[in-house]
Amino acid sequence: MTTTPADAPRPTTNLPSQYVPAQVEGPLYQGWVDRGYFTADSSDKAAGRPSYTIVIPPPNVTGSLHLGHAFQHTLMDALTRRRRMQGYETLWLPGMDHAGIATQTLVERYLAETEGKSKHDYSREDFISRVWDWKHHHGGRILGQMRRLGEGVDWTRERFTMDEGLSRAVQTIFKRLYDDGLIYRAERIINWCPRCRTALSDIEVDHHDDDGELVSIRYGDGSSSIVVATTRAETMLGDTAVAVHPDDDRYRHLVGSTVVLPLTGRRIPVVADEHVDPTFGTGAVKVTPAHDPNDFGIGQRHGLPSISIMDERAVVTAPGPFQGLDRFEARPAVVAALREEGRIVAEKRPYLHAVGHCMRCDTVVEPRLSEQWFVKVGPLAKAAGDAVRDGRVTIHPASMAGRYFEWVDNMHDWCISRQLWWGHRIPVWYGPTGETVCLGPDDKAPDRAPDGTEIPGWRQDPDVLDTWFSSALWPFSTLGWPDDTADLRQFYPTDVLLTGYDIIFFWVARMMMFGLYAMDGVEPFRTVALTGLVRDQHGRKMSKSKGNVVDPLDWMDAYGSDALRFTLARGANPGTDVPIGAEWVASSRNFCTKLWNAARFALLNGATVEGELPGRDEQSVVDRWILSRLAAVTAQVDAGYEDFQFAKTTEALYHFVWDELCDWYLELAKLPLTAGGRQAEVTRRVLGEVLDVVLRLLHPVTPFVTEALWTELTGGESLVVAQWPASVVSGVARLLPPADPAAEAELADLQRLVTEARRFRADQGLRPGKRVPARIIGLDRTGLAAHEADIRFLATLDGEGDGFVPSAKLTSGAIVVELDLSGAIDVEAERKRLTKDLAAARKEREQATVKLGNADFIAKAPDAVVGKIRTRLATAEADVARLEAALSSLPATP
RNA sequence: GGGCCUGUAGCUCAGUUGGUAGAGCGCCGCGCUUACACCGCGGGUGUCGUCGGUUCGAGUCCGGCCGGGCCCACCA
Repeated sequence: MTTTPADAPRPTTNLPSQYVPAQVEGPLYQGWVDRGYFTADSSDKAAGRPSYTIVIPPPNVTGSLHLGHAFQHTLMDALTRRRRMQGYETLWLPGMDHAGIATQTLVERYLAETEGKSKHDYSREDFISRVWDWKHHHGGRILGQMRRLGEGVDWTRERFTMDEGLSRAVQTIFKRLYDDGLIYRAERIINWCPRCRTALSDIEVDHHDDDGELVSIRYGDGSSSIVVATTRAETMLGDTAVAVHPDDDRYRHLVGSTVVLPLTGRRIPVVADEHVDPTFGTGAVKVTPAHDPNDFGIGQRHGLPSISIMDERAVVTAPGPFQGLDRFEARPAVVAALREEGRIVAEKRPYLHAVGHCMRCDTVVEPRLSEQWFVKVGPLAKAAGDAVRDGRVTIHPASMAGRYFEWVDNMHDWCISRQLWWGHRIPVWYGPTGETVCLGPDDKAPDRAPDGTEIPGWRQDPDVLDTWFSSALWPFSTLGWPDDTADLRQFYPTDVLLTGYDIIFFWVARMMMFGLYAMDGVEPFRTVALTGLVRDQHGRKMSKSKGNVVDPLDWMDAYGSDALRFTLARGANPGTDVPIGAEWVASSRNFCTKLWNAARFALLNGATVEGELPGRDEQSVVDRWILSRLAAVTAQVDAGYEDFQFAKTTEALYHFVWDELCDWYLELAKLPLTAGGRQAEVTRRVLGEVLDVVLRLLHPVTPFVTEALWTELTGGESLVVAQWPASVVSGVARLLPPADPAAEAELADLQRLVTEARRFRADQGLRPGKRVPARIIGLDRTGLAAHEADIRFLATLDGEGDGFVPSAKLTSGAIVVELDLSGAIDVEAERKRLTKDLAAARKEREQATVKLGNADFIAKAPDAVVGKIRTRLATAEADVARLEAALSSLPATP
């Protein structure tokens, strides 16, 4: 049908008839950046405005965008875009992490491939400059991909954890902690990765069950012999004791004596220690203080020596036949030698037990005794816990707080030194006569005299800091700390820290500790919004080995960035993992197309935002209905954002656009638009209003397509800086009319009737396009008197015309529709339909009757509930009577 | 060894304070009714893991069991 009235100027639109994401998205992003929309203002001009800050969890400089980034970035973008539209001075700060081990490993491999050299062919300085070279040429691929996704970050404030400013922050806090006695150096058992050749912190070790062996070995001879069990036979070379439980009568006589350690001939004492579990194995345990954290503890308590038997590559250094063997070669060799001597009492293989692996490279971690730097976490962790306990920081969803406390309240001291070159070097110098000096960022190195001559004997600690040490400063180091900057004043503390629950310990807790410490107790963020992990369409973790890893760029190519973003937001239930598959992204693309076509329809019909919205007296019920629904959705979306309910807000918009706006309002609008005159004018204005608002609401999640449509519709500059709509009073907001329950009820009746008519038609096998003569009875007894034309249009019903012979009828509420099917009614189909409806009505009647027959129910249930059941019973009884009558009036069939 | 989460339609998930079970995708039928076939209209899909308890009433609260998943942990 033609929907352009003759009396209207012919509307035009520049929108192509087909929505092609690439054409829409390509041109927009750079314009937003160039116009400075994402650039935050911390000058006096912005001083009075509320600010809103999110710092991006800095991705590794080596990384490229994966779905997890796309997911979190979409949500952060949506949050900041909404706040920007609400008039906040918004800062979303981007940057990258230098990622010590990951980057160094990658560049080492790169240099090996391109130059055939290893790290050791370079001086430390040269190597580091090679890493910077690599960064300039190959690093930060993710930044371009973030643009592609449409992320409204402030590129003028991009930071890198190895920048000069952030390095100053690192050195400043290190010295402060050192001076406060919260950083110390000590010889401890730490987790050591023999491949990365560096110490690791506890959380950089993944434990999982591996197949191993449990070997029982007899130490000593005769009455003084004692059997110990071990999964690591090779470490016996470093044993310095055997331990038993103090109350264990079996070994009481041996405590204080010594036994001969096989293969070495050394005599080692038998000690009693509470740590030993007398019920495990033989109740006696070999003690290797240099290679096991428990044994180290026993060694400390009993003053035992620690004998290291391996080097940094985990190759045996203990003199003798095993020297030079890798630990995994040494193990069977040692067992074989013991067997040779008849020392093996029992062997259990395979023996499943937990083994620590390097997070980065999966190498089995070797507990190793060495001097390392530690953060004394006690007071820091306490403060970090209290900030959440006191409610100064909210963890969302609340169920995740347990994880946080579990960690923060049981934290071990943090090993922060790494034996790497790429990273922030520990600012401690050792002097010729044993001095130790910690330098602040402005202190001069002690190996130079003021006149520049070298002072011999000084050397700087060779280690660098754990990458997470600098990440922990991110919320304030990026804003200029330790200097008192305008950015820091305007944007700290940040508002939301949005990240995955898998990173609570690595990052969130540590930012809390350092933020509270450095910023005089002011928390680094007000809310921690935790997301789940992105998984494949069957809920499995994505991994290279499973082959189910998806490159988000592929989906952006195929379906558009908006579709990917929409899908991710739609799956974002707080703290819950998100399954995602290509079909779902395709479905989101379909939604964007739908939106596109709805806007095209509106524009082709002259939808406008010019002038005042016509008053309620001029609006039709249909107009009032859609505006009422619009207000409801706006409220829902607005509230959802406050609670990080992205899935709910996105879902609500999806249904509003598709099921209400497109399926009903646009269809119903065709009549007044065709009619022309004032009716058409009102409709065009309402249509423009609805689209305008819905595009604003969708913009944070699907910025591209909404921008293209909105600028076309309104001629406005950009949706990025347009005002956010709200149906509730919330300061800077565009207000919508209140709910209109009368209009909503009327439309609900209309929809019920139309749907019933369509169902009848479908059951009767009528082609959807076939116009059927019909008589509608009882409209004036309902609120639908004014909707006859609407009903006929939507249900494809013709007027009665001449010679109308009703051959079938259907009922919806008080309304009866008689149809002239030219006698060609499909009786069986109709019988089937009525039978089904009758069964449903009888079941309904039965259920209601039972309930109402229950005296307790009548007595104890609220009146409202009882009333509802009574109504239900009445309706069911009427339906049963009507359907029984209808069925019996059907002609019998052979 | 502790602690947490979870079991709802074929698949992936929503289900606010207990008051007739929902969505997307998939599936079935009919349609090119000029915004949209990346579409329209209609349809069905479930003993809400299981057993018991509280309640007038339980997917929703409590307990046991079974099945998944996760986190933490120095059991050799």
